[in-house]
Amino acid sequence: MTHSTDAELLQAAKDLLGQHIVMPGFRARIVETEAYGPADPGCHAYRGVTPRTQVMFDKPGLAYTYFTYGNHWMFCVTCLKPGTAGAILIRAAVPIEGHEEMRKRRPKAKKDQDLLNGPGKLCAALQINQSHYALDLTQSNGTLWLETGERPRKIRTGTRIGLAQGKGDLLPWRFWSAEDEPHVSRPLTNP
DNA sequence: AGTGTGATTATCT
DNA sequence: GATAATCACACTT
Repeated sequence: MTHSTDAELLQAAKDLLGQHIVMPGFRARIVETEAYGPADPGCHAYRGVTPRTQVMFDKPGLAYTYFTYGNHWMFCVTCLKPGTAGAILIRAAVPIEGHEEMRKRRPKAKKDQDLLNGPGKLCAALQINQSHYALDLTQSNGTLWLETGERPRKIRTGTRIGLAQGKGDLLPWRFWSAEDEPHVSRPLTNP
């Protein structure tokens, strides 16, 4: 509801573009993110603290992982001050290291650009799951963390994908790197 | 290239 | 008991 909080949230989403997701044997550059904030009906934390959402009320830089649609894990990064729920969904990345193992985990991917071009695909290829919940991503912890990368030259924005709640707002809270569009999830434009 | 639908389970009402 | 921040596949154009 407060403008400064929204600005902080959206800045966090843009700042994650270009950062590297690092795991032993794996490295990928983030090219697509989506913001979820307080006072946001599309955010899981909108209705308050639950066992699943509690990490979003903790400090910035933690992993919020959850399982959905009976099939898929999602990977988010918390981004607002303690007590204020906010998280950025990591929707797509470019593989840098670990292609071979990623392909084994995603045998249906036809090309390298299909390995990580969606939030569920990304978690499948990197095997991100409940074991990473609330992990501190701001330091090299030997498991899963983030490192500074190359900031994209141009950032494009759009409305969020796949929501049941909060899509009426048509918030332009989806961000991606213009020069990496082949690696971004579809659809690129969302009516 | 676009539309529609089934899969399958943790989470919350 | 209903729902879901998705994916893959089967269609149609």
